[in-house]
Amino acid sequence: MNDPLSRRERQVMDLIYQQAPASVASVREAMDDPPSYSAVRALLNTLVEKGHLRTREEGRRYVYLPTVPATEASIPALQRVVSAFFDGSTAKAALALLSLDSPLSEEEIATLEQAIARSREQGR
Amino acid sequence: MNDPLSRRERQVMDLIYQQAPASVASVREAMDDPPSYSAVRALLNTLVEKGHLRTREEGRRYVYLPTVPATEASIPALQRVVSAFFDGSTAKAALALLSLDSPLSEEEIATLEQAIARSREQGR
DNA sequence: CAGCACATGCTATTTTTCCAGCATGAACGA
DNA sequence: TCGTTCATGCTGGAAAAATAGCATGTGCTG
Repeated sequence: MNDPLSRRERQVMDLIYQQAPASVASVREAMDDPPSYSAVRALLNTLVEKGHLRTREEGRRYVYLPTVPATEASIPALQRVVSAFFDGSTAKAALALLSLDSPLSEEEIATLEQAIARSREQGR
Repeated sequence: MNDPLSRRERQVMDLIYQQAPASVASVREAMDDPPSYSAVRALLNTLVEKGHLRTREEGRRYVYLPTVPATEASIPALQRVVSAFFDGSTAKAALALLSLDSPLSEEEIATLEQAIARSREQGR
Protein backbone atom coordinates (compact mmCIF):
# COMPACT_ATOMS: atom_id res chain seq x y z
CA MET A 1 0.00 0.00 0.00
CA ASN A 2 2.71 2.43 0.90
CA ASP A 3 5.17 1.55 -1.79
CA PRO A 4 5.90 3.96 -4.55
CA LEU A 5 3.96 3.55 -7.74
CA SER A 6 5.37 2.86 -11.15
CA ARG A 7 5.01 5.40 -13.89
CA ARG A 8 1.90 4.01 -15.43
CA GLU A 9 0.39 3.29 -12.08
CA ARG A 10 0.71 6.90 -11.05
CA GLN A 11 -0.72 8.07 -14.29
CA VAL A 12 -3.70 5.83 -13.83
CA MET A 13 -4.20 6.90 -10.23
CA ASP A 14 -4.23 10.53 -11.28
CA LEU A 15 -6.83 9.82 -13.90
CA ILE A 16 -9.00 7.91 -11.49
CA TYR A 17 -8.91 10.74 -9.01
CA GLN A 18 -10.13 13.00 -11.75
CA GLN A 19 -12.91 10.73 -12.84
CA ALA A 20 -14.19 9.56 -9.51
CA PRO A 21 -15.60 6.08 -10.19
CA ALA A 22 -14.06 5.11 -13.49
CA SER A 23 -14.46 2.18 -15.80
CA VAL A 24 -11.59 0.49 -17.57
CA ALA A 25 -12.66 2.02 -20.83
CA SER A 26 -12.94 5.53 -19.49
CA VAL A 27 -9.50 5.35 -17.94
CA ARG A 28 -8.08 4.06 -21.15
CA GLU A 29 -9.69 6.82 -23.17
CA ALA A 30 -8.23 9.42 -20.88
CA MET A 31 -4.70 8.23 -21.49
CA ASP A 32 -2.82 10.22 -24.06
CA ASP A 33 -1.00 7.19 -25.35
CA PRO A 34 -3.27 4.32 -24.48
CA PRO A 35 -2.03 0.74 -24.44
CA SER A 36 -4.34 -2.16 -25.04
CA TYR A 37 -7.48 -2.67 -23.05
CA SER A 38 -5.89 -5.66 -21.34
CA ALA A 39 -2.93 -3.61 -20.29
CA VAL A 40 -5.10 -1.03 -18.61
CA ARG A 41 -7.03 -3.77 -16.92
CA ALA A 42 -3.89 -5.36 -15.62
CA LEU A 43 -2.74 -2.03 -14.23
CA LEU A 44 -6.01 -1.47 -12.46
CA ASN A 45 -5.84 -4.92 -10.99
CA THR A 46 -2.40 -4.45 -9.55
CA LEU A 47 -3.55 -1.15 -8.09
CA VAL A 48 -6.40 -2.98 -6.44
CA GLU A 49 -4.00 -5.57 -5.09
CA LYS A 50 -1.76 -2.87 -3.74
CA GLY A 51 -4.73 -1.36 -1.98
CA HIS A 52 -4.93 1.91 -3.83
CA LEU A 53 -8.13 1.14 -5.63
CA ARG A 54 -11.21 -0.82 -4.92
CA THR A 55 -13.87 -2.06 -7.28
CA ARG A 56 -17.58 -1.72 -7.19
CA GLU A 57 -19.94 -3.72 -9.28
CA GLU A 58 -21.87 -1.36 -11.43
CA GLY A 59 -24.39 -3.30 -13.42
CA ARG A 60 -22.46 -5.92 -15.26
CA ARG A 61 -19.04 -4.39 -15.09
CA TYR A 62 -16.57 -3.16 -12.54
CA VAL A 63 -15.94 0.40 -11.69
CA TYR A 64 -12.84 1.54 -9.88
CA LEU A 65 -12.52 4.02 -7.03
CA PRO A 66 -9.64 5.21 -4.90
CA THR A 67 -9.53 3.79 -1.39
CA VAL A 68 -8.15 7.04 -0.08
CA PRO A 69 -10.11 10.23 -0.78
CA ALA A 70 -8.52 12.92 -2.91
CA THR A 71 -8.13 15.44 -0.11
CA GLU A 72 -6.12 12.96 1.86
CA ALA A 73 -4.12 11.63 -1.04
CA SER A 74 -3.16 15.12 -2.07
CA ILE A 75 -1.20 15.71 1.11
CA PRO A 76 1.88 13.64 0.36
CA ALA A 77 1.77 14.84 -3.24
CA LEU A 78 1.82 18.45 -2.11
CA GLN A 79 4.50 17.77 0.42
CA ARG A 80 6.67 16.22 -2.19
CA VAL A 81 6.44 19.24 -4.45
CA VAL A 82 7.03 21.62 -1.57
CA SER A 83 10.09 19.82 -0.35
CA ALA A 84 11.56 19.13 -3.77
CA PHE A 85 11.11 22.49 -5.41
CA PHE A 86 10.36 25.07 -2.75
CA ASP A 87 12.88 24.33 -0.11
CA GLY A 88 10.18 23.13 2.22
CA SER A 89 8.31 26.41 2.22
CA THR A 90 4.59 26.04 1.71
CA ALA A 91 4.31 29.80 1.36
CA LYS A 92 6.64 29.82 -1.62
CA ALA A 93 4.72 26.98 -3.14
CA ALA A 94 1.40 28.72 -2.60
CA LEU A 95 2.78 31.79 -4.26
CA ALA A 96 3.90 29.81 -7.27
CA LEU A 97 0.52 28.17 -7.38
CA LEU A 98 -1.32 31.47 -7.43
CA SER A 99 0.75 32.77 -10.27
CA LEU A 100 0.09 29.64 -12.27
CA ASP A 101 -3.06 30.63 -14.05
CA SER A 102 -4.76 33.53 -12.38
CA PRO A 103 -7.09 35.29 -12.32
CA LEU A 104 -9.10 33.77 -9.56
CA SER A 105 -12.73 34.50 -8.98
CA GLU A 106 -13.78 36.97 -6.33
CA GLU A 107 -15.13 34.12 -4.30
CA GLU A 108 -11.91 32.16 -4.41
CA ILE A 109 -9.99 35.23 -3.39
CA ALA A 110 -12.26 35.77 -0.43
CA THR A 111 -11.80 32.20 0.72
CA LEU A 112 -8.07 32.49 0.44
CA GLU A 113 -8.03 35.72 2.39
CA GLN A 114 -9.99 34.08 5.15
CA ALA A 115 -7.53 31.24 5.24
CA ILE A 116 -4.67 33.66 5.48
CA ALA A 117 -6.40 35.59 8.22
CA ARG A 118 -6.83 32.39 10.17
CA SER A 119 -3.21 31.62 9.65
CA ARG A 120 -2.28 35.03 11.00
CA GLU A 121 -4.42 34.41 14.06
CA GLN A 122 -2.68 31.13 14.71
CA GLY A 123 0.71 32.68 14.32
CA ARG A 124 0.48 34.91 17.33
CA MET B 1 13.98 14.89 -22.45
CA ASN B 2 10.26 15.06 -22.26
CA ASP B 3 9.56 11.47 -21.42
CA PRO B 4 8.28 10.57 -18.01
CA LEU B 5 10.78 9.46 -15.44
CA SER B 6 10.98 6.12 -13.74
CA ARG B 7 10.45 5.83 -10.04
CA ARG B 8 14.07 5.99 -9.05
CA GLU B 9 14.78 8.67 -11.56
CA ARG B 10 12.12 10.89 -10.09
CA GLN B 11 13.38 10.28 -6.62
CA VAL B 12 16.87 11.28 -7.66
CA MET B 13 15.66 14.37 -9.47
CA ASP B 14 13.80 15.51 -6.38
CA LEU B 15 16.90 15.06 -4.27
CA ILE B 16 19.05 16.94 -6.71
CA TYR B 17 16.65 19.85 -6.74
CA GLN B 18 16.95 19.96 -2.99
CA GLN B 19 20.71 19.82 -2.95
CA ALA B 20 21.50 22.13 -5.81
CA PRO B 21 24.81 20.85 -7.20
CA ALA B 22 25.09 17.37 -5.82
CA SER B 23 27.75 14.71 -5.92
CA VAL B 24 27.03 11.04 -6.41
CA ALA B 25 27.80 10.35 -2.79
CA SER B 26 25.56 13.10 -1.45
CA VAL B 27 22.66 11.91 -3.55
CA ARG B 28 23.19 8.40 -2.38
CA GLU B 29 23.30 9.44 1.26
CA ALA B 30 20.06 11.30 0.90
CA MET B 31 18.25 8.21 -0.29
CA ASP B 32 16.34 6.44 2.43
CA ASP B 33 17.06 3.04 0.98
CA PRO B 34 20.26 3.55 -0.96
CA PRO B 35 21.45 1.07 -3.57
CA SER B 36 25.10 0.68 -4.44
CA TYR B 37 27.24 3.59 -5.47
CA SER B 38 27.37 2.24 -9.00
CA ALA B 39 23.63 2.10 -9.18
CA VAL B 40 23.27 5.72 -8.23
CA ARG B 41 25.89 6.65 -10.75
CA ALA B 42 24.10 4.75 -13.45
CA LEU B 43 20.90 6.55 -12.62
CA LEU B 44 22.56 9.94 -12.76
CA ASN B 45 24.11 9.08 -16.08
CA THR B 46 20.85 8.15 -17.67
CA LEU B 47 19.38 11.36 -16.35
CA VAL B 48 22.19 13.25 -18.01
CA GLU B 49 21.56 11.37 -21.23
CA LYS B 50 17.91 12.21 -21.05
CA GLY B 51 18.81 15.85 -20.67
CA HIS B 52 17.49 16.40 -17.17
CA LEU B 53 20.85 16.82 -15.55
CA ARG B 54 24.18 18.16 -16.57
CA THR B 55 27.56 17.64 -15.00
CA ARG B 56 30.15 20.12 -13.94
CA GLU B 57 33.70 19.27 -13.13
CA GLU B 58 34.31 20.23 -9.57
CA GLY B 59 37.90 19.56 -8.75
CA ARG B 60 38.46 15.98 -9.63
CA ARG B 61 34.94 14.74 -9.57
CA TYR B 62 31.65 15.47 -11.22
CA VAL B 63 28.83 17.35 -9.71
CA TYR B 64 25.31 17.16 -11.05
CA LEU B 65 22.85 19.98 -11.60
CA PRO B 66 19.40 20.18 -13.12
CA THR B 67 19.27 21.63 -16.60
CA VAL B 68 15.95 23.25 -15.81
CA PRO B 69 15.77 25.53 -12.75
CA ALA B 70 13.51 24.57 -9.88
CA THR B 71 11.01 27.37 -10.41
CA GLU B 72 10.44 26.20 -13.93
CA ALA B 73 10.43 22.52 -13.16
CA SER B 74 7.90 23.03 -10.43
CA ILE B 75 5.25 24.19 -12.86
CA PRO B 76 4.30 20.86 -14.39
CA ALA B 77 4.58 19.25 -10.97
CA LEU B 78 2.13 21.72 -9.51
CA GLN B 79 -0.17 21.42 -12.46
CA ARG B 80 -0.24 17.70 -12.09
CA VAL B 81 -1.29 17.91 -8.46
CA VAL B 82 -3.87 20.58 -9.20
CA SER B 83 -5.45 18.65 -11.99
CA ALA B 84 -5.32 15.27 -10.31
CA PHE B 85 -6.57 16.17 -6.86
CA PHE B 86 -8.19 19.58 -6.98
CA ASP B 87 -10.33 19.40 -10.02
CA GLY B 88 -8.13 21.88 -11.81
CA SER B 89 -8.65 24.61 -9.26
CA THR B 90 -5.45 26.29 -8.19
CA ALA B 91 -7.37 28.11 -5.47
CA LYS B 92 -8.44 24.85 -3.87
CA ALA B 93 -4.89 23.60 -4.08
CA ALA B 94 -3.51 26.77 -2.53
CA LEU B 95 -5.98 26.42 0.28
CA ALA B 96 -4.89 22.87 0.95
CA LEU B 97 -1.31 23.97 0.83
CA LEU B 98 -1.84 26.67 3.41
CA SER B 99 -3.49 24.30 5.81
CA LEU B 100 -0.63 21.88 5.46
CA ASP B 101 1.64 23.12 8.15
CA SER B 102 0.73 26.60 9.23
CA PRO B 103 1.51 28.92 10.83
CA LEU B 104 3.25 31.11 8.34
CA SER B 105 5.46 33.99 9.28
CA GLU B 106 4.14 37.52 9.13
CA GLU B 107 6.36 38.18 6.17
CA GLU B 108 5.06 35.22 4.23
CA ILE B 109 1.54 36.27 4.93
CA ALA B 110 2.22 39.75 3.67
CA THR B 111 3.69 38.42 0.46
CA LEU B 112 0.73 36.17 -0.07
CA GLU B 113 -1.68 38.99 0.50
CA GLN B 114 0.09 41.05 -2.07
CA ALA B 115 -0.15 38.23 -4.53
CA ILE B 116 -3.83 37.92 -3.89
CA ALA B 117 -4.29 41.65 -4.27
CA ARG B 118 -2.55 41.52 -7.61
CA SER B 119 -4.76 38.68 -8.60
CA ARG B 120 -7.82 40.71 -7.69
CA GLU B 121 -6.55 43.59 -9.80
CA GLN B 122 -6.11 41.31 -12.78
CA GLY B 123 -9.53 39.86 -12.35
CA ARG B 124 -11.43 42.99 -13.14
C1' DC C 1 -31.25 -18.95 -32.24
C1' DA C 2 -26.91 -16.91 -33.94
C1' DG C 3 -23.77 -13.45 -33.81
C1' DC C 4 -22.01 -9.24 -32.07
C1' DA C 5 -20.44 -6.22 -28.38
C1' DC C 6 -18.25 -5.94 -24.33
C1' DA C 7 -17.06 -7.49 -20.06
C1' DT C 8 -13.90 -10.67 -17.16
C1' DG C 9 -9.82 -14.01 -15.65
C1' DC C 10 -5.49 -15.61 -16.67
C1' DT C 11 -0.97 -16.07 -18.81
C1' DA C 12 3.05 -15.33 -21.81
C1' DT C 13 6.30 -12.17 -23.74
C1' DT C 14 8.77 -8.06 -24.52
C1' DT C 15 10.74 -3.97 -22.63
C1' DT C 16 12.38 -1.12 -19.08
C1' DT C 17 14.30 -0.42 -14.84
C1' DC C 18 17.45 -1.27 -11.41
C1' DC C 19 21.47 -2.78 -9.58
C1' DA C 20 26.14 -4.75 -8.81
C1' DG C 21 30.75 -5.69 -10.22
C1' DC C 22 35.08 -5.05 -12.55
C1' DA C 23 38.80 -2.46 -14.79
C1' DT C 24 41.03 1.88 -14.72
C1' DG C 25 43.05 6.33 -13.57
C1' DA C 26 44.29 10.34 -10.66
C1' DA C 27 45.47 12.41 -6.13
C1' DC C 28 47.49 11.87 -1.64
C1' DG C 29 49.99 10.17 2.40
C1' DA C 30 53.29 6.89 4.66
C1' DT D 1 57.50 4.82 -4.72
C1' DC D 2 53.67 2.22 -3.58
C1' DG D 3 49.36 1.38 -1.73
C1' DT D 4 44.95 3.38 -0.42
C1' DT D 5 41.13 6.06 -1.55
C1' DC D 6 37.84 7.77 -4.43
C1' DA D 7 36.51 8.94 -8.59
C1' DT D 8 35.22 7.32 -13.48
C1' DG D 9 33.54 4.19 -17.69
C1' DC D 10 31.49 0.21 -18.97
C1' DT D 11 28.87 -4.13 -19.05
C1' DG D 12 25.96 -8.10 -17.63
C1' DG D 13 21.97 -9.74 -15.70
C1' DA D 14 18.06 -10.13 -12.30
C1' DA D 15 13.71 -8.15 -11.19
C1' DA D 16 9.81 -5.40 -12.15
C1' DA D 17 6.76 -3.20 -15.32
C1' DA D 18 4.12 -2.85 -19.42
C1' DT D 19 1.69 -4.86 -22.80
C1' DA D 20 -0.69 -8.18 -25.73
C1' DG D 21 -3.41 -12.19 -26.42
C1' DC D 22 -6.60 -15.95 -25.61
C1' DA D 23 -10.50 -18.28 -23.49
C1' DT D 24 -14.79 -17.43 -21.61
C1' DG D 25 -19.29 -15.65 -20.01
C1' DT D 26 -23.35 -12.63 -20.52
C1' DG D 27 -26.70 -9.63 -22.48
C1' DC D 28 -28.75 -7.66 -26.54
C1' DT D 29 -30.47 -7.54 -31.19
C1' DG D 30 -31.67 -8.95 -35.83
